[in-house]
Amino acid sequence: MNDIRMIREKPDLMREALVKRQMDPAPIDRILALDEERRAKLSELEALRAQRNSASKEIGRMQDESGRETIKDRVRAINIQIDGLDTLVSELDAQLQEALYELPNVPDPDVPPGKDDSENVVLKTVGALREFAFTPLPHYELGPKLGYLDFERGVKLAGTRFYVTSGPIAKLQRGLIQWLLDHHIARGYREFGLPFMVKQDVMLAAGQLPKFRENLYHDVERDAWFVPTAEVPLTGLHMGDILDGEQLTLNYTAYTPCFRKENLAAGKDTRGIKRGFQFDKVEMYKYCKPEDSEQELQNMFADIEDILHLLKIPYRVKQLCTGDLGFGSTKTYDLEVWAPGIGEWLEVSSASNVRDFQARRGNIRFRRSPGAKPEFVHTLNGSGLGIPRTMIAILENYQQEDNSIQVPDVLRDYVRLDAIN
RNA sequence: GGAGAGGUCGCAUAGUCCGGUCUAGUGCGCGCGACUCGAAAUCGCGUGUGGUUAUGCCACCGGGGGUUCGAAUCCCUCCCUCUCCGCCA
Repeated sequence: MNDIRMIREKPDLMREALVKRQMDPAPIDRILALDEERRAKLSELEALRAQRNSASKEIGRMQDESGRETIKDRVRAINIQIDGLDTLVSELDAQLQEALYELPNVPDPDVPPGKDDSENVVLKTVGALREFAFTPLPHYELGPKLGYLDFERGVKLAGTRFYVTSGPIAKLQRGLIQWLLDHHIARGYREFGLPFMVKQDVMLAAGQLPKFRENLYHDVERDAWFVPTAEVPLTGLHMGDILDGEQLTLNYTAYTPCFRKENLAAGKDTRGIKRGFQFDKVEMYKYCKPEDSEQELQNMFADIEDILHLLKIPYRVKQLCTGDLGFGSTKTYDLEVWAPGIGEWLEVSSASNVRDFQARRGNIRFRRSPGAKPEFVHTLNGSGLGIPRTMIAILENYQQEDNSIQVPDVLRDYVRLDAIN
């Protein structure tokens, strides 16, 4: 959420942000009007309440019964006005709040302009693409051929966009999660085991609601929403807290499955394990002071890059342009790995500086020193990594002519296999 | 699922029966100051959050609603915690 005071004082900054994101700046005018009216009515309301409070105190002090009744009549009249104004102010408040919740974050000036993902900027490509002496197979042929990846059974169990892994591929999946978590822990991140469902206000704080309702799985009976990423409960952890400035930066990591309703037409992009309705991911998350967030984004990015070095998979780094930037992000780097079987670069991680956007929504603050005014923290999130796409990259890059798969060196202790065959 | 107890300003508690003098006392913690060569101890002062057209005013005693001129206090409802019983992975 953006600061209403900022919008009030510099509306053009906000309009410009929307235009950069290829969105309509019109809501700003409505927000300004709502804000102005709300404040006008609010001060009227408060003046009336002040009158009522002092009159009521007077009644308490007064001995004379008929005098009391006179004042009571007066207060009853004031109360009718208060009721009306109170209702009006609550309505204005709700409308304003709703409009603010729909506004995306303001892109960092550093973010390249662009209309959509075609204008993202490739910053670098790291590692040589492997030369194959044979034609590399896509994972969705390789897996079933080995007998450890079963799309039919996934569909039988849960419908389209689900699959079943087994044997060594199931083990690879589990080992990968374990290795990633251990890697982050060794770099100072604290591991969390989190609920895979959260309440609505957590979704709101993380910025998933109200805008992305149609992409979320939801238990209507219980106000329980399935997490689309561990970023959501990691944001919720400190909702309402005032953190100790001395303790920042907080570096967190967690594994969760991620549930995403994505109504794509059945087709090429949904083939294989690239875009399931459920997938595993290890997430990284930081709470820091405002002045540190840019540096922390670089730190997080370096931590992610390190993983790809260790896995020895070629990757490239993209900076998202203004038109493709996520709703809550001010600046995002995507890391994409090369998958030679399907011949695509696959996004396995996305690292974003959200600044105070989630902190405002979730009211997450810190105190610089004891007694100082609370300030909003900055939050950052990054995948480290998305499991299915990392598995695609491993399966396709490490495949041999006989269809067996070499297990990357760093994973051998975790998977307890040298090869999948 | 059944029976009961409870949720108050960082923590611990008082206040709730008998509505106004309670935004709210006390202890601890924390901050500033005094005393001291310095420290401990002691003493004094201060110490929630937010809104606002701002030396003021308004809101907040788990959430929501009601009664009343006036609610931490009375009523309804929801949530959560704890104890006992039942059931169960």
